[in-house]
Amino acid sequence: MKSQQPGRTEAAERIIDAAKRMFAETGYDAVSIRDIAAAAGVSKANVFHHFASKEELYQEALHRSCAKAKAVLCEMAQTNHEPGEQLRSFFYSDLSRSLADPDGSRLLLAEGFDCSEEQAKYLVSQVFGHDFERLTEIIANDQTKGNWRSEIDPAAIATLMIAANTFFIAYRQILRQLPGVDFADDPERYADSIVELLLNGIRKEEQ
Amino acid sequence: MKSQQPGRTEAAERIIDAAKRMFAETGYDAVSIRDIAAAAGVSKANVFHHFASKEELYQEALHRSCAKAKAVLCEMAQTNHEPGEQLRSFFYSDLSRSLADPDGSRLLLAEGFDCSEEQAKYLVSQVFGHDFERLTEIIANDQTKGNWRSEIDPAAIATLMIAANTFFIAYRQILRQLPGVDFADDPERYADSIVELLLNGIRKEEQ
DNA sequence: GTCTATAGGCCGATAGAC
DNA sequence: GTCTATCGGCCTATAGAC
Repeated sequence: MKSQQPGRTEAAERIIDAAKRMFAETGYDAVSIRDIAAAAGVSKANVFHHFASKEELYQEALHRSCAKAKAVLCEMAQTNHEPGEQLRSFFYSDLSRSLADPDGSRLLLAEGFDCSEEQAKYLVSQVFGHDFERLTEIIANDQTKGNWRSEIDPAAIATLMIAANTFFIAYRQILRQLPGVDFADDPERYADSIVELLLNGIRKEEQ
Repeated sequence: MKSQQPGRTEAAERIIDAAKRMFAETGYDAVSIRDIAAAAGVSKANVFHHFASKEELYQEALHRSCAKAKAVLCEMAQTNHEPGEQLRSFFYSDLSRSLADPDGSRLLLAEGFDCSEEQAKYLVSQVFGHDFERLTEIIANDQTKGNWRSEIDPAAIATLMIAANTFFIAYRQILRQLPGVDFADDPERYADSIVELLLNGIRKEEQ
């Protein structure tokens, strides 16, 4: 962690860190190179010495956010608990990963919001697709083992879990204001509630 | 519909329409008054004659989006179907409402993304809170009637449904790229899949 | 590699004629 | 109510000294 890219000065790293944070906080257009330079403790011209354009600096910040998300996913332990627990564990890990790098997550979610088809392909290949495929694998696997209903669409539950994760990160403030919600500041309880609901559904067992 | 506010010229209405569309498409900072004026077929100075500032014009566009969403909600028919069907109907209506005004929805969702506490309070009181409360009412009502499990948290399922709706609108392009997803361009099928899953859950019935 | 200084352009907003 | 013309400022990006 905090490893410096070869051929990048320490000042360049400070610039990237500041850019990632500030782009995430206020968006591409609202932050100027002047602001980033000041936050990194260098001159404006020095930013352009290291990065050809504002856009190139933004792409570097975005790329780092993707790489960080992917690295955490790869480190995640392979657990062999019972099916429901495995799903809960995966969802909570996914949520924790997003919470561990809030700036990176916000950058990625802002980038994915209403984006172009090309950008969606890139983001799915770099970030979202990985979680989605692992989720569908877990579900399909447990379906064949006979633990879970085989008629449900694995893609539907994976979508719901990605949506629940996304909503928690992107619309946390909204969540805090909704009446009756007591898990807005408690990710573990949120994961418990969501997964419990998905596993057992709303309906009573047939009598 | 398309009713002109008293004291607003027809040119002012064209300006608001263009502003709403362009702010939704590219964001506040990325669109200039010059662009809006050109799209509305008036001069830049004329925009400032009708609106004191760019911010005031944006607020008007946002306000209209809120009002439109609320109007559609009020019109929604009160159905008296069986519990599951009622939930499905509500979710699909909610989704349809968002899809019927894509620019307004995008504006609202962009505004809610990672917003301030005050803004969240405003958006919940104006838009999201209404859906959320109706959903929790429906659920709590059916719980007391004995149809549904009483131990689940109504807020959790309402959150999941708002999240599913939000994700469909804000991250549609991502959804289209996820493997195995066949409902990205079929809102009704999406609603069916999500609600069916929520109602019955993943697990097999106890044997 | 880092700086100061500045070019060149687009922005929001205003002045004032019609 | 609508326009043309313009102001003052901030922006990205570059030139050139050290």
